[in-house]
Amino acid sequence: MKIAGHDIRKLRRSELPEETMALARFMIGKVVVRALPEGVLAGRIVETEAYMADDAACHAHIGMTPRNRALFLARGHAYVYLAYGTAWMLNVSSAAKGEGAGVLIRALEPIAGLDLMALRRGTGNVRDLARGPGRLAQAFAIDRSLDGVDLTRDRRLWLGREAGAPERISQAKIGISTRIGLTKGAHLEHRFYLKGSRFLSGPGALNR
DNA sequence: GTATGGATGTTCT
DNA sequence: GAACATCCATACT
Repeated sequence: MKIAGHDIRKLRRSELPEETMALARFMIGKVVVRALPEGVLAGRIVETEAYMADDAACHAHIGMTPRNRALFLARGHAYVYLAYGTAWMLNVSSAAKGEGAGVLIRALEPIAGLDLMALRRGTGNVRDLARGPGRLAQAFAIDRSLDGVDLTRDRRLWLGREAGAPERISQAKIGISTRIGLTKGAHLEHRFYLKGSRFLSGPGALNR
């Protein structure tokens, strides 16, 4: 599929690593695509965080509830929830069906549909369109209505890979740090980011 | 660039 | 009633 000059194809579930940390790392450099009636949006993933089942910060840690049920779907489904009453968070379920783990997408580099993103965000500053999990959800019109969709099958929201993108981004280009904004599990280094990207959400000290 | 404080509403105790 | 996987404006270096 051609999107604003980029050749992007949908990822298959079988391509997704079966382990949460591996998936969080794998997703760096992949693409989030959102099809709206007004047009198609796309962004390259530059920052993720892993939330494993045995981690107190993972919403699935307390067991299945109405809110977190999508985390228990097979890997590759969207888990969308509202944080602090104002910001939607987009996660990808990351474990086997029934297990309960996910990867939070924290920041995107906009590559298609920038005008639509700017309208939704109320700013023309490209750097601020999708830098942060709440911002990217606002730019991409992501809310509870997309909770539970299969990101390897859905037409409205899916994960893709650009033609020509490396199979595996070299280790030297990916940084690892503690996660952002947590009290539980604050010491765990479960955040992955594309080194040198201008579109990272964290404070400078965590982006080296 | 960093630091701080308030707004916000859903979820679970 | 507390706890939040945040954002924005503001002040400051």
